[in-house]
Amino acid sequence: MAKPVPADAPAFDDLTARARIREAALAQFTEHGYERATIRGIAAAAGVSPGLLRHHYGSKQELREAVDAHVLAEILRVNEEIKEGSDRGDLAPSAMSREALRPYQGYLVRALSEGSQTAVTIFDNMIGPTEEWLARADERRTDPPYADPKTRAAVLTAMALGVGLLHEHVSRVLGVDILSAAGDRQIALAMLDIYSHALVTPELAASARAGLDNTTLRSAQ
Amino acid sequence: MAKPVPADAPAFDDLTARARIREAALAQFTEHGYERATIRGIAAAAGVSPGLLRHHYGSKQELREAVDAHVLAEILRVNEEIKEGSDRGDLAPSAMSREALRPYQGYLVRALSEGSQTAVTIFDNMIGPTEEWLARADERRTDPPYADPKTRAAVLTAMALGVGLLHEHVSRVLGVDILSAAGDRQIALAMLDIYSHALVTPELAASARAGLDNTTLRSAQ
DNA sequence: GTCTATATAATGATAGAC
DNA sequence: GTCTATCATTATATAGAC
Repeated sequence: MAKPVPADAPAFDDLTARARIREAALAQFTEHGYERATIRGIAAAAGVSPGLLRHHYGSKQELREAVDAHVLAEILRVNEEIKEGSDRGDLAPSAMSREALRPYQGYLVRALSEGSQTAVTIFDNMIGPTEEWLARADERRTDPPYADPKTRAAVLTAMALGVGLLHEHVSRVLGVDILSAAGDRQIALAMLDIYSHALVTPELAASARAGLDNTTLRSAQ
Repeated sequence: MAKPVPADAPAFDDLTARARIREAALAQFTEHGYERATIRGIAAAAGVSPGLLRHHYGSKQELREAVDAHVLAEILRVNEEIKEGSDRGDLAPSAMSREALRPYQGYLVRALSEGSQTAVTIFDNMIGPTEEWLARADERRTDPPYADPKTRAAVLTAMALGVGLLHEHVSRVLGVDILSAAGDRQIALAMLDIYSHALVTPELAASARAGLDNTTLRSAQ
């Protein structure tokens, strides 16, 4: 069985200065965003001088790329580990992955909204599995979809990630930090409920579709 | 019938300098984000001197608040206008609103991910209607929901907004700008399709829920 | 490997002329 | 109402000592 994921967290002090800088950068980028995080702040958090950052990573941008590469590698590693452990046709791996990657969710949220290369890779890698998922759902329906599979997969992926992106707002409304273990479970359940139920009747959907056509036509005049 | 929405776009040159600054700030904040947008850049885009921004708005932060207030007022005005025009029980107003507010979507995306007061207001205002929508859907189901209505409403709101937040990624994958009229229509159709179909069977949902419990329990050890 | 000190550039804020 | 010129701050990047 896959380990509960070390989350790459040996005692902070035991890391080399180079690794400490990377971890501090990860934390600072997550908390303040890339732009607002400062080299001085990262150095202070890592307990080293600003000059040492340059020595190890060259520039702020290169430091970001190093953090990006590390997070991406970690994600791929975890997913691989989980995939090996269980290969049933259900959603369990998805749930495990969700929990295992939770330590990185904050960074991923930043990466996605601030547009790093990691974000692009992550998003693109999610499209495939989502398309497969949709394909299985499509087998059970008889009516023709309103959009092709790739479009729906892209939208669905964005919708799923949107909850994390807006964690601040969702947490505020619900009164719990959804990046915490308990909060995330609550969110996962809600998403599962939403995914497993139609929220709009076919009739209403058809009506809305007609309204959409009207609106589009009118605005195109 | 509601007008196709002027989008507050009289010829840019005809605006007072004060209004031109506000419009330029709107554009610059949208394109670069609040932090990266500079007073000099906004002034240049508005065709005025940096000093004039201070004269009219005092500081960069106050300028942002002015833009926020303007966008929020515009949104409330448009929604009010649409609500008066049609009050059927279907999703048509939602579709109209979607199209009417498209010019501001880019700014809203920034506001939501960078956390302005406008974003908070917008998000919170969306929870109510979403809850009502969910309540109508709940009338048609017999099984108990996995989460309370407010949680599902918050998640659903975040999911809907997530598509706009990740417009860059979605557009890249689909090869069309989803902030354009045509792209947005494609997205709206896909969302409608998703909303009107269950993507997970009740059996699979139950199985996933069990897996979720396991994962949560294990990580809480 | 690690630090201190400094150079350089960009930005928001401000003062005062027209 | 609008502009030009300048100040003060802050950040990254860099050089060189230990």
